[in-house]
Amino acid sequence: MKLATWNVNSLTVRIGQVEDWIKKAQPDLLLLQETKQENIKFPHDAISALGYKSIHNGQKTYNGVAIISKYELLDVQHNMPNFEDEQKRLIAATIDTEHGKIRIVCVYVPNGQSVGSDKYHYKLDWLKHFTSWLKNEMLSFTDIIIAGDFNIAPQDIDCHDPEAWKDNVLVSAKEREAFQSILALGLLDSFRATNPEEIQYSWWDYRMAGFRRNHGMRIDHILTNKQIIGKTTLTSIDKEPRKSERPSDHTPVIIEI
DNA sequence: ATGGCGTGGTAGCCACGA
Repeated sequence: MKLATWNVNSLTVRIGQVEDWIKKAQPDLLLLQETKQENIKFPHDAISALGYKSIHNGQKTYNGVAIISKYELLDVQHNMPNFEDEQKRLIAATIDTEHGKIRIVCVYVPNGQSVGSDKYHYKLDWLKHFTSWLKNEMLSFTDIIIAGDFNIAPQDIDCHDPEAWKDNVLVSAKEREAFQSILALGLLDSFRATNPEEIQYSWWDYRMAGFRRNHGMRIDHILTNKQIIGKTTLTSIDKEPRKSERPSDHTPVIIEI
């Protein structure tokens, strides 16, 4: 099974690139973030034409998450029941695979803007409730994959310039602690678990020729329980979409089981 | 590096992203 996560920064703009990537990469599941469109606008027909089911939890202008899947999507959850939130940042479903039932969670963690800001506190609060919801979710599901844009670079090697970014949003100690608290539920960062030393990024700033100079961060992650890591054959980051005309600033992160 | 870009609103040279 091949699963990918991709923050597309507007599905309206990126739908052609998403279709092209699906045809080329042939994932069984593709989790999207920042669709920036209402549910009524989601291109279910285009996705269906490629042979996939799709579910979407979206809103106008901001946020929005979707799961595109070869498998039937069961027990669909929109947002966390323990956290009142206008912002559409989570969608989850269960799939029945050759490896058994797996709970799939697609997240778009708040950006946090800057350390100490209201948005930063909202990010930490969101993560606290997410961790508590996830802990409960893991009582019901043995196999679970949580993938999306976490807006956290877990370690210094996940940031192109740790000195310049020191104590900044995306790398601050509290954000990294929140990320570790999620892993402490019994999960692994699949890319790092299988590539302990490798430096690869999933996001590059549009400004300052960020991609050309490889000024990036690894902030998009696929977390799984340890049993799934045991069955994982490959984790990778596909930089190709970031090279195209009018790219998203993020690129797909992939796991193969 | 502190902004230079990109997207999507709306009529604010706006908000937001990371």
